[in-house]
Amino acid sequence: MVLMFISVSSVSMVKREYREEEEMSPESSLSPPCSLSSSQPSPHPSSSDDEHPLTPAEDSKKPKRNRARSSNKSGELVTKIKKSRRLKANNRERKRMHHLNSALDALREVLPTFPEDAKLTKIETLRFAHNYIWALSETLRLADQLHGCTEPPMLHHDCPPSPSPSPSWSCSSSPSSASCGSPDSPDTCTADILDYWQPADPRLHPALSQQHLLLPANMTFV
DNA sequence: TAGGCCATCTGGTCCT
DNA sequence: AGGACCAGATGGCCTA
Repeated sequence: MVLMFISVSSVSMVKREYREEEEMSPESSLSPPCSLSSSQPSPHPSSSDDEHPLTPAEDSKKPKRNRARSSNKSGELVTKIKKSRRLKANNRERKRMHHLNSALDALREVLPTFPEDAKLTKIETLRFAHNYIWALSETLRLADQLHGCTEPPMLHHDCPPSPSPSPSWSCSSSPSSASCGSPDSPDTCTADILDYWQPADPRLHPALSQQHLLLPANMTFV
């Protein structure tokens, strides 16, 4: 519950920060990519077209050409507007992805890796964080059990991270591994199951060993 | 050189 | 209408 609240708060906070950042740095600060800027319309698009409107007589002589011209011009205007919107959308998307990457970097910083400067990929970061949180929660829960303490409600989280469909860690040979990731079977999520978990990725910090996180022997990093 | 990872662009969809 | 979000496409870089 508390965790959920924190998650929701974090999301809304991030959104607020993102909006504030947008307001502080209007997207005009970013120049469009070269590939697109090369296709930008001319800064002085056909300004002479409106300078000398034709008389009706003259107009009757060249109506089609003028119509073609004006439609051409409006067509240019439309494409110009479209390009402008596309560039703005590209800038927003770029910023959004940078924001997302910053959040991932922040997440990487609190995850233990070995060596310390080893960089997990995006998917590894997410999977590892998922499992790491679960492992920490289980550690606290088990410690509470050992000391006969009342379990904190916020850590009442019985299930290990789902090893499927694409887990970073999986229970490879545990007889109970088939159900260890299922939220439907919290009963199997006990210290026994923890005995079958261990990080195999060499970049993971040694602190994620059995002693520190109760992560057992044959957990594999997929 | 193939495969993995990443950044960026792009068009579509949904929401405000 | 404009912005956020998403997924697919593409190309660059790196490594085994």
